[in-house]
Amino acid sequence: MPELPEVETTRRGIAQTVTGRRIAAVIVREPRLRWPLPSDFAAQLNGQRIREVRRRAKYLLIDLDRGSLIVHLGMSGSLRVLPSSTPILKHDHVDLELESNQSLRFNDPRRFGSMHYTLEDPAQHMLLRKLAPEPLSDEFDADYLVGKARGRKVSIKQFIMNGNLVVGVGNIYASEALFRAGIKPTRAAGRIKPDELKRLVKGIKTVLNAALRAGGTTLRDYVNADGAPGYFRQKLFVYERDGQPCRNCKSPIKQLRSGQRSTYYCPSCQK
DNA sequence: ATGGGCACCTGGCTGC
DNA sequence: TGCAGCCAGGTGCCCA
Repeated sequence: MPELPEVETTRRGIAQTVTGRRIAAVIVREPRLRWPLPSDFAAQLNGQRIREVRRRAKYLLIDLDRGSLIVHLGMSGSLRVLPSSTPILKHDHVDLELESNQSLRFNDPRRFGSMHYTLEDPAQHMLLRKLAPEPLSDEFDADYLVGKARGRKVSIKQFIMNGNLVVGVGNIYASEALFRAGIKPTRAAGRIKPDELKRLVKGIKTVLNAALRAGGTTLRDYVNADGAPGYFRQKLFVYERDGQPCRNCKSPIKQLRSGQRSTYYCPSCQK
């Protein structure tokens, strides 16, 4: 589910209320996440204070007195801050009960999400160490992308969804960024001209920032830390708009399949 | 190294 | 109404 804007919106929402709080209890109802939680998971977190909530790519990093909790929301996960007395619903797999009588509650129907407790710098964790630059950083610019795209035969859409090249861009924002850049998603990455890649870098940054301002995109089940949806769906140009008129030229939006993922584009605006 | 395909899992929708 | 089939914001892993 969540791409960078949704994860960052979640980060901001929970940081506000959990920073500085102590974990009074950890309840694991379902340890079978993408990677099973170890039996001592709860004991390791218990009693620790939450120092900071950060984000790297689509991972939330919850820094504790000792070590950090690395959380991924997968396709259908959400993290909410609720009064501890809030009734448990299906798929509420983990609660971090805070001493403020609030709980940080992890819900994830598909269980593609994950949690890892680590004592090392999260950036050095196996899952994070090879991640590419953040798309909103200055390091991610046209020169960087031109260098990486050289000689690559993968489609430009799969290319920008590869976390070893740039992070945070998932299936929605890949299609949206390519629309903004006027690039057809199926073209080989290595054949895109430098000025087009420059537009793509700009398109990625612009769409992620715009989505962030709207609190992300809710298609089906994404909710932020307060349980509210994101409002960027109304502003999407192509994603899940197949058959509908392009907001720019009125041509019907088309859908195709690329790397087993649905892809949307305007056949007239994107070359 | 690169690219392609599969796997993990639940739930909602479509069409017979 | 029931049920099979397909699809869904991600990403690690295996194979050619």
